[in-house]
Amino acid sequence: MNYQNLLSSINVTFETLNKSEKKVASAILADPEAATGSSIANLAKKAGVSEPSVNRFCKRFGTAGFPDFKLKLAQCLVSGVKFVNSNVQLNDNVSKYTPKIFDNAIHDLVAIKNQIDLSLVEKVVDQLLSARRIFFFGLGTSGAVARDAENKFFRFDLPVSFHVDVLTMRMLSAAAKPGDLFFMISHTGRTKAIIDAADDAQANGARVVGLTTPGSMLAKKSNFALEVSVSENTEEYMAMTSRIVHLVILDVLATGFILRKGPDFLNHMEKINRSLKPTRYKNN
Amino acid sequence: MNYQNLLSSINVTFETLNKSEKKVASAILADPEAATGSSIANLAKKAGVSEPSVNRFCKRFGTAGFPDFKLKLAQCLVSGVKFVNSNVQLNDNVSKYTPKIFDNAIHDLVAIKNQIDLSLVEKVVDQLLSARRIFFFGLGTSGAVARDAENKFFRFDLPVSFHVDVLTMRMLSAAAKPGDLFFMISHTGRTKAIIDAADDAQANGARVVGLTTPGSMLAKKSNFALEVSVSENTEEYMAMTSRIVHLVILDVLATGFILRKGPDFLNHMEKINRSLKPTRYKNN
DNA sequence: ATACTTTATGTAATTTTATTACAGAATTAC
DNA sequence: GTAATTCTGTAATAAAATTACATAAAGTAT
Repeated sequence: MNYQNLLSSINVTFETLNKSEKKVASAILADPEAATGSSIANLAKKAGVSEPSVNRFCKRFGTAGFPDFKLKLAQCLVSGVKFVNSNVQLNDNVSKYTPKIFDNAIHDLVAIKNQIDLSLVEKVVDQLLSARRIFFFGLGTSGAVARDAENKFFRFDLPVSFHVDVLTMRMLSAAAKPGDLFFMISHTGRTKAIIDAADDAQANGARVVGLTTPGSMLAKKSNFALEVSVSENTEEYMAMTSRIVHLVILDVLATGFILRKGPDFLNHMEKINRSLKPTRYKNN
Repeated sequence: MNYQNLLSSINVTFETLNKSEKKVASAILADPEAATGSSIANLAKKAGVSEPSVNRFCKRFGTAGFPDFKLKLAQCLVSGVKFVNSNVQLNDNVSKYTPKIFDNAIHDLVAIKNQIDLSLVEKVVDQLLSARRIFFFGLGTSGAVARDAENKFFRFDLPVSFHVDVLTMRMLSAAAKPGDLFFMISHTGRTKAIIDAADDAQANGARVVGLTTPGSMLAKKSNFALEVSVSENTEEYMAMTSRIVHLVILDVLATGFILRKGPDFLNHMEKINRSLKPTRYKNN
């Protein structure tokens, strides 16, 4: 139980709590901001329970005690998830839905930042460094992510391409060779074309990195699965925060790549940046 | 002095602090996370000062006392601004650069969330709703953003396209008509092809929305300028957080669009979502 | 239904933590 | 060099949180 979702946790587990814990939960949910500022005695009084009950409540939610609980509660308030339901409602106006959309993105970034497996990141960077060729595959929303990835990695002086065409994907994965790296991006991790390509590529000795939901089919089929769990209700409207997190993870990988290449590599990067100058008007 | 910048405040005012306050500041800056978890006695010991000195330090920074200080410090850590300089350093390892990249994105999202002009958002949604056609233009990194935007807006049952080809951009803007909406995405706001297209489109009576840096050439030339100021050192390496913020803003606009269309429109969205089913393997 | 077990909750003591009041030291101004 | 001011620590006090324990409530088995 991590502190990102402390408030959500309280809400979700509410029914499983016992009488006095429910009182405490209600008091906190009624005004979380206030709770972060009050003493245990105060909150106990407000909830109508004893101080140890509040303390026990805090420990039940995986915190060291009341002060620690307040701290984590305060943090979870900043990251935006004020209430369990920060989903957009049909009758929201601009001042309601705008912060909600931002909050969702912020919340998921904070969550993933704390969950991400650093040693896995390192391993994927290794793979990127040692790959003979890199292919980014994605469809739909993830197609835009794949394109963005290519836009980043082509600067790194190695053969990179992105593909959004399922026929091309089939052909490339059929022709995969050891040393090739197939970087598959799929939020659902169930997109047939992507899974099939992952199978083929791997059968031909290439390595597969999957950027996807935890435990998805793609995650299972990948040599390296970057598993990203976002809070969005995937099916409704359209995916939003998953691709944001995916992009940031690609930034992390790109950064890791550059740093491992060392300072000399920056000259190369600089050369590429300089090339853009003539495409821009000068400042005012 | 607000809590978003507590750490920055400490850093900025460091030189104006007196001897023992400096010691406390150093101890906190050395490991802010740790500071949020320790007692006043602990921190005092670590800083080599007395407990009241720590307490006075806290009050000097506008907090009620040590516990309140810890709370605000913890909050400011979440929102990402760990250090004044949370830029990646050449000798950073994976556990250093990974959170930094995330923090930068989070920090900028929080900042823009609080700065964004809601009435402007509403106006742009109006434009999207009344447009006869919508074109998303972007190059390089913003090309990926434009692609993502198209991927979202094509669901809305109106003629939308994205373009990353400067010749096509010229032709389309030359052929622009009243009722057309040109949505220009450019972080620098100085990309010639984009500026020229904005000029042409506007000359032909089309409306131009610019998603760009405050005060940029594109901002000035747009009918509606969504101005986004991000903290990244644009020129180094490659743009990262600007495109993240741009994507979230497009999510906001798309959401605004859907909500204005009303509940019936959800059936249309649902139809589109359903169409994807056959492209996916079923869950396990 | 009653006795037994388990779980839940509060009281009171203890411990930890933070704050205040004050005094002595250091610094500055004259 | 003395007085005023500012800084900083010690020790006392106050506040807050936690623990240990006892009682009460709920659940279970006979």
